[in-house]
Amino acid sequence: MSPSAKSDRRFEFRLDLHSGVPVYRQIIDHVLGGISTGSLKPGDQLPTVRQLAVDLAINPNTVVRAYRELEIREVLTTQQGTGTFITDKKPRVNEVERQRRVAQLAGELLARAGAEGITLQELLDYFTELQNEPNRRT
Amino acid sequence: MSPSAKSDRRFEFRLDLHSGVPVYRQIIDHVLGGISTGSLKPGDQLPTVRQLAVDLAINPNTVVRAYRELEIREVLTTQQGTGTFITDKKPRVNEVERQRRVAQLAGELLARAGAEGITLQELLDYFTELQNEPNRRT
DNA sequence: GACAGTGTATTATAAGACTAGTACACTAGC
DNA sequence: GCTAGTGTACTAGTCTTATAATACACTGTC
Repeated sequence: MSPSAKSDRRFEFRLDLHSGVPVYRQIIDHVLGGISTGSLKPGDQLPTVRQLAVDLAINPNTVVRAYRELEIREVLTTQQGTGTFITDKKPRVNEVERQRRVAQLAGELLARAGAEGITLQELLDYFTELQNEPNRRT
Repeated sequence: MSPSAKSDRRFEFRLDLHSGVPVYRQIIDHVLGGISTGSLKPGDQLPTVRQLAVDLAINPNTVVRAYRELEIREVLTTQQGTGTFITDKKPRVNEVERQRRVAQLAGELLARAGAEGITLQELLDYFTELQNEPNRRT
């Protein structure tokens, strides 16, 4: 249907209402995650405040809160009357620092997952599934 | 040093105050995970309400809430005046809940990564490297 | 200019998570 | 019995999260 130019597929949001994690927080994480996986690129437009509120069956104010926080972090920019877009990426830090950070993040994940009896393999399975079907629905 | 009988090592709790997950939920997940991995066995005593509250720098009421919920699920039993212990009954693993937790942990990682411009691919590379050289130092 | 669609701002309300403080009840060891 | 240590109960209050409703401001298109 939509003959869009940039990203044909819409960026799909998913919420877990039973997780205990605040909804606005889930939206933030989802956008950041989208950047990490590459399904969101600089210049991409995000769903409008009202549209996302309808899709997720939540209050527009909650979407606003998430978007605003991301804007403060310079992850996205808003243009009143137009929409909300992913910012051009900031310059990366040096490679050594970067690699150290990767190891740190990975280590933290494994520690927490391990404490809950979740294996690396399970996580890897999830990630690869994400790569194959980036916008999958539950 | 400690001449304990059953489990020499204390069961260690860790909180992630930045995850957005309610503290009492984290405690619950932690206990369930401990049972899942085998570090908590039937009959093991959990930290006392007051002690855990001190360790985690939280209110005793929050610990009580977590313990009570686990007691309702028959994961543990409390003996007033004595302590809190793991039940014989094994908690149902509930694959759905577990998968949700996997998605949650993975989502957090991706969010943190994305916030720093780290891609999923970089993380995957690191993980596979880990699997191939499990003895390597960070 | 009119209008539809966008983001923004404001106020009020409610529920949940957590803290603080106090008091009570039970158990084991002396 | 006394005491220290355990779980339990209760009330009150704060902060966070989310909703509801309304109004305003800006942009692009016709």
